[in-house]
Amino acid sequence: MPEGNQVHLIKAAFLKVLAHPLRLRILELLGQKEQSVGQFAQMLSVDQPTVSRHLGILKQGGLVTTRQDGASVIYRLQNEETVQLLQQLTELLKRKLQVDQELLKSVEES
Amino acid sequence: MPEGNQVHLIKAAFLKVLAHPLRLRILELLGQKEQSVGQFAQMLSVDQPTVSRHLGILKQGGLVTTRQDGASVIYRLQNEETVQLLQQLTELLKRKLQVDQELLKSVEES
DNA sequence: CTCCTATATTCGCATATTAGCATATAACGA
DNA sequence: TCGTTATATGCTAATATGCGAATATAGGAG
Repeated sequence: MPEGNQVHLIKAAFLKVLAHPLRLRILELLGQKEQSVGQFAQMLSVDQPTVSRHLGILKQGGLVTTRQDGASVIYRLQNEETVQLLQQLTELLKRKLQVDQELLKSVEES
Repeated sequence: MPEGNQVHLIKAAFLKVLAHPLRLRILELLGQKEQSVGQFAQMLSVDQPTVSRHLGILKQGGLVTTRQDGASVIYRLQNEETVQLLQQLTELLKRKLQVDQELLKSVEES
């Protein structure tokens, strides 16, 4: 692990990779099973070049690996850790949004 | 919790708030103790308007709250959960980078 | 080799993010 | 009130990110 402020650059870069709705959707699907580019494009209703580009970003970020299967390229998770982190993020937001809603209610009631 | 693809928008927005080196540094400091804008600016060697802007982004993202103290504004964490999540991210990256280094070595040796 | 399918890349354009400077606003003390 | 300190906001230029359309590349079948 590099030291000093470099760490924050690395962390920020990693978070940046995650911070896109489509990439989150892709990772969610990848948590269930590996898939080809075309399959993602179809399941997500997004055009092929866009999916390819985002998969490329995930790959460059070290989140996924690829395997050639005929003319197709199969993408899979490099490991499960990132998905676990995202699940914890989900829980965090679930709680946070609940709190926000309660705050909103208490404001309305007053 | 909103449903469907909205969730990914919310998650991405939250991650986007985190995905900046300076904001990560600020959160790290905030994990230790609350502070004023000027104190952050000094500790981080960043000019005041920049710090103020990033603190504003954190506030709007629901990560921090503010309290007036004389002419100063004290920023503090809204809760500890986000910092915990970031610590898990740290662990994740620590392992990931270790693996990468080993991969690099094994490539060099072959 | 040729065609077809699957994937990746490039380009152009619109939008978003950021830092730095100047300036506005707010709180306080004399 | 006036001056000082602390914070926030407008503005601009530079950079980054995003998408869609067209194009390039790679693999397999015949």
